[in-house]
Amino acid sequence: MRDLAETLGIEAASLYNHVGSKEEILQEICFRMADEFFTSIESAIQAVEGPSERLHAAIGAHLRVIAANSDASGVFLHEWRHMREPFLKDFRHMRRRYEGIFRELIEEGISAGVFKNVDPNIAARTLLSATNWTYESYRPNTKFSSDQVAELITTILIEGITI
Amino acid sequence: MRDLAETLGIEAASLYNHVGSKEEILQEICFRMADEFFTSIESAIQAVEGPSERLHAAIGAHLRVIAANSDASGVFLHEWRHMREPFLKDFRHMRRRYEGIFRELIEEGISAGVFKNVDPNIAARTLLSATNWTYESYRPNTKFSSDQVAELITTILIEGITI
DNA sequence: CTAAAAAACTAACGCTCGTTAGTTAATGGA
DNA sequence: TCCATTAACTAACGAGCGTTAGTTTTTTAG
Repeated sequence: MRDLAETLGIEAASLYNHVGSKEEILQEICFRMADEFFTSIESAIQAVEGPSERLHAAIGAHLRVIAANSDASGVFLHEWRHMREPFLKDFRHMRRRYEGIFRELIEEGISAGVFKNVDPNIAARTLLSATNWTYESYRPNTKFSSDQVAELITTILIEGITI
Repeated sequence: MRDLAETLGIEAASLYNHVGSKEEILQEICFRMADEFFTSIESAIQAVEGPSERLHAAIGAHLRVIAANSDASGVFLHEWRHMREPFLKDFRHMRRRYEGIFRELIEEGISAGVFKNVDPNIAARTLLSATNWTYESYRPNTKFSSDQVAELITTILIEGITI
């Protein structure tokens, strides 16, 4: 809190005119990012047709949210563990719902005969996990824009790297 | 340190007969796991021939190390940030070398015409990141053994999910 | 312009943490 | 058996943390 106050050019105690507690900040970041992910992905999915295209759009949307909020994404991905109950339970539940969106996209693809008969749960977690390195490694990248990186990752995940 | 001592059935101060400092434990875990990853992957790679088979073996070996040391893997993957310099720099350097192994495997596959012309750096990071969810989610799994999960993930990453 | 509300300040509390000092008990080789 | 080493113990230090109380300054509204 003292670091945060210093960054704001304020005394630490003054923070408490704006915020109830340190943990409240954590909750705010985690659940705000969750909203961000959900709204972004839902609008991306309903914008296109076909399982492959929709999964492509979903991964792209997910990556775009991370790229636009890399610091908050780090909190969302790692620091959520330090929330107290019942927020911890709520967060876990929310995350299962989010993973569920990807799982269903994969299941649709399997049913449609477009995707292999992979385990949808494992595949969903693998896809999501594969995107999570981007928040820490792509602050300043000159070789590719974050949109290009998103496209490269998405292609690897959906089509594999084998010719 | 007090929690750790309690787990050991010991007073916190007694820990210091066995360990120099808290950070020393962190270093020990991080660099021991690094050794584990390197030795495991190197022996896995030289055991088979062909780019695709070798990448397959590498990912499998990586996943096996995580499965066999899930708690330590959590530290290796997340808590290394809290090390002091110069260990932090050493760790980052080591991790780049480790990623380099995967990058080279991918480059070999591209040269051999087996893999698509993906960016080797991005692909390597994506592959490794894709495996990182396993340390937290597969404590008690009944549906698949950790070897089966490893096989499923590896197949998804190398061949993609598209038919 | 003035009163109220918001937001800054100073000071400090209470707690936890990693760690040290000094001491006592257990262990193991000569 | 004796002594040196090892490893446990008790007690406490000093620093850092999130936070609160009380006060003063700044902003806003009528």
